[in-house]
Amino acid sequence: MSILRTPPVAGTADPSGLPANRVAAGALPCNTCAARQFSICAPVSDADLPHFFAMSVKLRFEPRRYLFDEGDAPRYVFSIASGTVCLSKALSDGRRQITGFLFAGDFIGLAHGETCAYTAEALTPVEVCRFPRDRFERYMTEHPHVERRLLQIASTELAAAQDQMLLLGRKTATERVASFLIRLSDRAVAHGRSGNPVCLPMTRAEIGDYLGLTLETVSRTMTQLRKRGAIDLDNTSVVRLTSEETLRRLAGV
Amino acid sequence: MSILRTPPVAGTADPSGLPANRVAAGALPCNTCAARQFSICAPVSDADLPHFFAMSVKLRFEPRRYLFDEGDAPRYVFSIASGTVCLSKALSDGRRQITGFLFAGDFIGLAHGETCAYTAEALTPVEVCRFPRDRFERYMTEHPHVERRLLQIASTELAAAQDQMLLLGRKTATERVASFLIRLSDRAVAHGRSGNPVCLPMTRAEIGDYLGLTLETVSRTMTQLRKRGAIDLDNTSVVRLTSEETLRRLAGV
DNA sequence: CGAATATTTGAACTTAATCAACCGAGGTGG
DNA sequence: CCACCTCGGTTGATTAAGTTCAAATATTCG
Repeated sequence: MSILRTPPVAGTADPSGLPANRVAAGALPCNTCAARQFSICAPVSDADLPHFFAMSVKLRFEPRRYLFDEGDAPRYVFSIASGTVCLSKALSDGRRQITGFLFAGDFIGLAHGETCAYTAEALTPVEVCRFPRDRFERYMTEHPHVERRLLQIASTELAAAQDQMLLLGRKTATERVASFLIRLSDRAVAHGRSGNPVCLPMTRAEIGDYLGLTLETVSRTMTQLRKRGAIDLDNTSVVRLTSEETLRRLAGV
Repeated sequence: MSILRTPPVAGTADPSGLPANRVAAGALPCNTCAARQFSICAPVSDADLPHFFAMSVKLRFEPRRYLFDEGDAPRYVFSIASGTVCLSKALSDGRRQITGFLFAGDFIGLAHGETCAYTAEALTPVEVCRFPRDRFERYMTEHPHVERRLLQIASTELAAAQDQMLLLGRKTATERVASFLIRLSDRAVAHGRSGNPVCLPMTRAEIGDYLGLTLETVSRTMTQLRKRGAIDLDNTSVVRLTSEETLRRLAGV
């Protein structure tokens, strides 16, 4: 559908070269996930986790592979076990907007209609638990509290989406980049990781596609934030927030 | 909270000057709503509509009054019976982003946490059915199919939000305005009204705050669309789509 | 090491914002 | 009734923010 489409299984970009084996190797109930960091985001209580994840199989996606693409039939729901995924929508001429970055514990694919409304792409090596959509929906119908939890998740995402609209519609480049770094930091803390050296598992181009800027502007703005003493770059993908105070001020409310 | 705040009931901007009377006059169960256009958007089946709307009272808001404001405690949920409402988020210096325009049949206030995440403002005279939040949630718990319906609504809104992110992050001014007009037209059709002479019950400034543009750019872009033969302005708030073909092309996929 | 990829920086350019003037409709009060 | 005011809209001139094009540098990975 999208001109950016990469076949999700077969193709030259698959380093393993063994897609069928890959799937077979991962085709085990994803019980292990339950023991990990899912307490934050799984839409079921701890006691139900094993039963819940028994519906899923664990799979691995290499960087730049698509979990699914805009326009695909929405056959699965995914829970990220590790790695970073981005969701995006594209225009026919290649311009695209990344609508979100997802990390371990996040769910993907809950909000589709007849076709997938966006593309989900692995930015790093990604491990997921994949749930057949029909089984997931049956489970949901049988467990109404899951529906309520999903409604909460959807509400949170909606609030985040509105924040992002404010950022895209009204904030300057500096405010956008500062907001982005703070969000990543806060999110790391919410997931129980350290909030200060912030990891950027995405390229400048991907940050640009998320913030409605070009990769050059992202780069220039980072340099400017460094010169202003708000951040320091350990390397291009690890940012130390030297003055969170300054950074929050520059983020504009 | 927001510097744009206007008191929602008392204050000089209230033409009636009788807020208490207003509420008393409207404090009747909103059964009449059920007979109207709510089949599209109410989260309950037709048979349940009378019982559902019995929880609500009908109220009227004059233009520029706030149904609630960013940061308020979320005490109510609203269903619009008539008129136009906009939802917005503001930065402390007054810049704001309108995240959506709502019309008859739409629900407001479903997705709040501890405080309202956005402001809801009447753009025209607005009639609403107002539901106490706690009663609404109790109803929801007792009627699981309502939760499922709300999840669908939230999913739809999420998809719309992602579309808007693409618009704000990556589309040109022309594409934004063209997309906006098409959306309004499609939405009117979905609500069973005519899609062609499109009514704009909002000012150029409000359109700008929705599209991430200034009012001048919105105005210039409209004249440009007129000169290109895509639209015609009957008056400033009624747009005829003379070539929907052209308009859709200019909207950029 | 060397090719490919990612990042930074510079210079020219473009789009939309800003500042400003003007027009027209509607409402108010003398 | 009419002068006046306000508000919303249009249009013009100028400016600024960010994009585009281009080149140099850094990093990664086989």
